[in-house]
Amino acid sequence: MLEKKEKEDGLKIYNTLTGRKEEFAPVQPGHVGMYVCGVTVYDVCHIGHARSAIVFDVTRRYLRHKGYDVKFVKNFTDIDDKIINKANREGIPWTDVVKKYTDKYYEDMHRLGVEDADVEPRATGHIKEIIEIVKGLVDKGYAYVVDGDVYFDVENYKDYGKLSKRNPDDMMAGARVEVDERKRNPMDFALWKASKPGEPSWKSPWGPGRPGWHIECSAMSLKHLGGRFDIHAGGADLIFPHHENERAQSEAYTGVSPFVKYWMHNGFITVDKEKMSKSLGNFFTIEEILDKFDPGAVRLFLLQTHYKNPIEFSNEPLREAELALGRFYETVERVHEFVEKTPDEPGKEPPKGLEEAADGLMKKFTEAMDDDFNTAMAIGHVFELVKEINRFLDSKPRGPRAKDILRRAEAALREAGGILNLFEKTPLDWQRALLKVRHIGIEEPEIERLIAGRQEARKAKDFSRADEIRKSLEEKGIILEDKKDETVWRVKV
RNA sequence: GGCGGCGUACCCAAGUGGCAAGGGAGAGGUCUGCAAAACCUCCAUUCAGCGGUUCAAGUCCGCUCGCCGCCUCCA
Repeated sequence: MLEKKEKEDGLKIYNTLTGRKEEFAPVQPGHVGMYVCGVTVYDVCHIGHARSAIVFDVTRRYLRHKGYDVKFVKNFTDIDDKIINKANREGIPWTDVVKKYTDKYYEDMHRLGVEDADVEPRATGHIKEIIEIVKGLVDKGYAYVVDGDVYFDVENYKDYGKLSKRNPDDMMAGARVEVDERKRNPMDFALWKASKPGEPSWKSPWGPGRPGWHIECSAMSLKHLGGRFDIHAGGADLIFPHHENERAQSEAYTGVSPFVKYWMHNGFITVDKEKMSKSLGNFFTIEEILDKFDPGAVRLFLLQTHYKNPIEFSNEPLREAELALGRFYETVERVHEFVEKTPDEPGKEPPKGLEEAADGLMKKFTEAMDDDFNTAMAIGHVFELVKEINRFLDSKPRGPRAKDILRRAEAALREAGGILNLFEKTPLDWQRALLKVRHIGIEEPEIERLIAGRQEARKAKDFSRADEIRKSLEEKGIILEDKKDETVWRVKV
């Protein structure tokens, strides 16, 4: 019993490989090795990429919060057909394509609050390791060479199809791809591709060429995390063929099985119920979304649904997320006001309820997150506490004890928010952010000036003048709220 | 054709055996020079449909209907 307690910490992860939620137990106690498939840098990122990045950013932060020493690896695919094609089309070196979209990736992700990985390896930086593995696979009889190409022989790897839950025979029957005559089996895939003249290439025992798509991840995960590590993650569309193939290569090469303990895959973003994708052209880029919405709202929108479920994309729920965030900051502002303005003299005993809710938040939050990173439920708990805080403030509490409880409540909100990398702004900064993102053509000092003018008018009981100022601001999307001794501005949502 | 997933209020969305979280919209109310905003309260005896297991089912099992994904590059 005691032993069990030490081993398990309550975290459960849905494992694509087994199709079940499993108790999380890392390969090495206290440490977590996590590999996330990043992007191929041939174009700008869309909201689907953002989802994957944000979901696993939170996974990482939560594991860290639980006290694990997390080594987080996220790769860039910086050589493949799409990159070469793009370079040809634009008449620029392929390395320029890589540079351009890698920079853009960082810009987008930083804006979304996605933390950089501990290691961010690139395929082209691991050619030596890749060749090493391909050579090993050929030597062991798992791969064969044809005209400078090297293929993985799926027939020799008995576990093929286990991750994506399909058997090779069925796949052959339904294969829609034109079969390459030189392959022994239609499912065989390239480990190394011979390059055509003019294409980027590296020297290899099989002639000049470049790595196949899947092999880079095998090489990089092996190098940076070892032959057996904890979590491998990516979008659900990577399950087949990418992760299936990667698994086959890695395990065939090292002989270690399973090389990954937990496979995690996030669901898609859909538009009109259809998967958002480059080929359908129904995608929204991160840049265009951030031009209209605050990054926090985007994060909240994405985390309000469990990571495995699909999310239907549209402006409406994003707007709702923004509204919800505003409500959060509004409450924080009320707390600050109360803490600043309430005298320290002893007051009546504050009502129960909030104290319990405040001190209990992290337990509930943790329980939700322990259940396969259920951010949707965890966020629900956060908003329950927000509601409780408001109820408490409405009861007109007094005294240092009430202040203390509110401080603890805010601290709990901040702690939960820190794990999600949400709710981190001050209420004023939130308004300033909205001012920008809504493209309201008026600067803060100007608003303050108008407010001051209106205060004058109010003092002089010139209410029609005061109302006029308010109205003119409202037309621009700024709402004025009269409080006891001041007037504050808000962006209309 | 093979494999997998989903269907919870007007909308979005948690909930995987024990009285249906949360957000938006809507309705009442508090506050206020008037407002607005904010806040509070209310808002699913019911979980696509039909059967079954159980003391107990949205939750497990079976079938039906509807939607989606993967099997080709894809987060």
